[in-house]
Amino acid sequence: MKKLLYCNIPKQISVIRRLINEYLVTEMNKIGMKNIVPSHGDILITLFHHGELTLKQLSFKIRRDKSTVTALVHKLIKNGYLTLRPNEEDKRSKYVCLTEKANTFKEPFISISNSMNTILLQDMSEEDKKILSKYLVKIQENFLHEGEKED
Amino acid sequence: MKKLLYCNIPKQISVIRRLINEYLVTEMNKIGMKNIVPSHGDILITLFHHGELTLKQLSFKIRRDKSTVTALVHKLIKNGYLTLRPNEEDKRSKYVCLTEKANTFKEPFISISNSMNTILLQDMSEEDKKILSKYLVKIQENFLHEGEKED
DNA sequence: AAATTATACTTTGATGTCAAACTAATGTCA
DNA sequence: TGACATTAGTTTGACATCAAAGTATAATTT
Repeated sequence: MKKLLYCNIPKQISVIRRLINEYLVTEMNKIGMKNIVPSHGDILITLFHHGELTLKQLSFKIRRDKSTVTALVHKLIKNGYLTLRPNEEDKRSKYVCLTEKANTFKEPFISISNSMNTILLQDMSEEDKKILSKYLVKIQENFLHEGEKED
Repeated sequence: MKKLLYCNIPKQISVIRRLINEYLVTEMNKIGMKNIVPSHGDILITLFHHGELTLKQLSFKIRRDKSTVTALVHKLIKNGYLTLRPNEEDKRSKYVCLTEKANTFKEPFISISNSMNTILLQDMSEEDKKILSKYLVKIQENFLHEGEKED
């Protein structure tokens, strides 16, 4: 038995992310949001938090390529969750805006977020959560410092 | 400022996974493995550890749909890393086997794994790592118990 | 033993994702 | 002001991914 990969934190991270995504999709389906994937949820959550954003800002916030965001946003437009509004100050850019329909999902959405966090962190003390989160920040920093890249 | 999402562990998990994948792809490119994505690496690592496996076993180990594994394996075959060997005991199934070429990458591969772990966990004590890993196990259990699903 | 059910893998179709090329608007600098 | 570079967003092409349907073999049941 090689010593290398146990405890295998990268694998654990990957599995957890998968579990999170599965949970989100399942719950979103339950509240009637069909044909929605986690990235769509990411976009909606981001807009719930920040209001209207340009595609570029969205792309940065959800950490996906601009072409990916174009595709995701256009799908959400087709499904009636978003509209685009021209940016008068810069004709190249457009604001992504939530529709009424999207806003009706705001509260259930936040509920899902909350209950996922509850499940995720159940039986962990506030202290534990803080420690865990600090470890995760540490890992991110480790990578960013290594690559000398900024975000 | 809403209280909800800070500290946002799901987001942290997702970002870290992305950083891990970026790191792996970059390093694999450096050692001359082109056109490789993390899933391919997953397959190779798994075979390095376990030797020959059937597609079904692989699919379980890397936690991806069997049709996905078919596609990934066939790409790796096309690129000369894998071959298929019939399972004489069950004509439905086939073993996925590493080629010589793949085996030449075994050591560099393990090096990359190791150095990634080193970077990831730099400046963390053995104790810290154990605690972190335990938290991650806890999170996985929280999800699995919630959904009453087995893995 | 024949019919049914289950299993291992492949194929197909849909979609998220990215990188690279493209378009249009803006900024810069000579 | 006019050439050049930069930027915001879209389009295109490649590919990972999954679910569902399809195919061939194995296991089970009657």
